[in-house]
Amino acid sequence: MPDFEATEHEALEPEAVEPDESRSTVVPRSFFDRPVLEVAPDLLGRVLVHEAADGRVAMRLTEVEAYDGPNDPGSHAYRGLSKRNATMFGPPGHVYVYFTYGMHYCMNLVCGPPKVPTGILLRGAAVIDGMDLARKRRHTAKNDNDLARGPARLVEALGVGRADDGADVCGDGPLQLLYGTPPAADRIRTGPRVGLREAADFPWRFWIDADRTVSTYRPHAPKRRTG
DNA sequence: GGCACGATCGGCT
DNA sequence: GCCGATCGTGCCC
Repeated sequence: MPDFEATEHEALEPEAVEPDESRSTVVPRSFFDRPVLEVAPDLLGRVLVHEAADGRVAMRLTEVEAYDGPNDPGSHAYRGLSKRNATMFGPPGHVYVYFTYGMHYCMNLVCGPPKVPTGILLRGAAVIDGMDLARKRRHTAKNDNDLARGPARLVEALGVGRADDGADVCGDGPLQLLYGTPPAADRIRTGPRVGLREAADFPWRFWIDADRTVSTYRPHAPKRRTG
């Protein structure tokens, strides 16, 4: 378990994290074989690595969204098995990659037991290794915080595509999830998911407070005033 | 076989 | 803050 400390921090300062991969052990499959709402916040601070033909990029996860399959009207798997979402019905610890808006890819990490289609959308990360390659892949990014800020940007910076659908992140393959350095418990925030018409009210989005690589897109829901 | 729209992004106002 | 790009997928006929 992570050594969470309830220490005080400077609320407006981003968490200081060294690009340190000392905790570079690949997570076991059992990490994903838990309820999706338990895995999702535990993904924050973990490190996703991709070794491609053109080089290696590693990134620390800062924002995720949980999708609870058959119980979740916002999930791609809500209406059952299809050719596109088949990976979500498979074993945990694999990636579900899909194409959307005619031009973007996004990726999920599959959780839970086989046949229970839950997934966690990766929405934001900080590139900690392979910065130059990530900048090349994301040449339109205005600054390094934008390299993997947003689900389609994250996938592009990582060099992942349709061919990676189904890849295992718990083994020796080109995609691996490392333990990394989780944030302190009081740094984890939760709120509604982004861009959904259905089930927009479920607070199943998790992110690291004050992190500049967390995406801040408008919700699909109509404008509302808080308070 | 046809059609409406999406777990988005980047550029422009 | 708003809008267009661009096409696979699901759903209906």
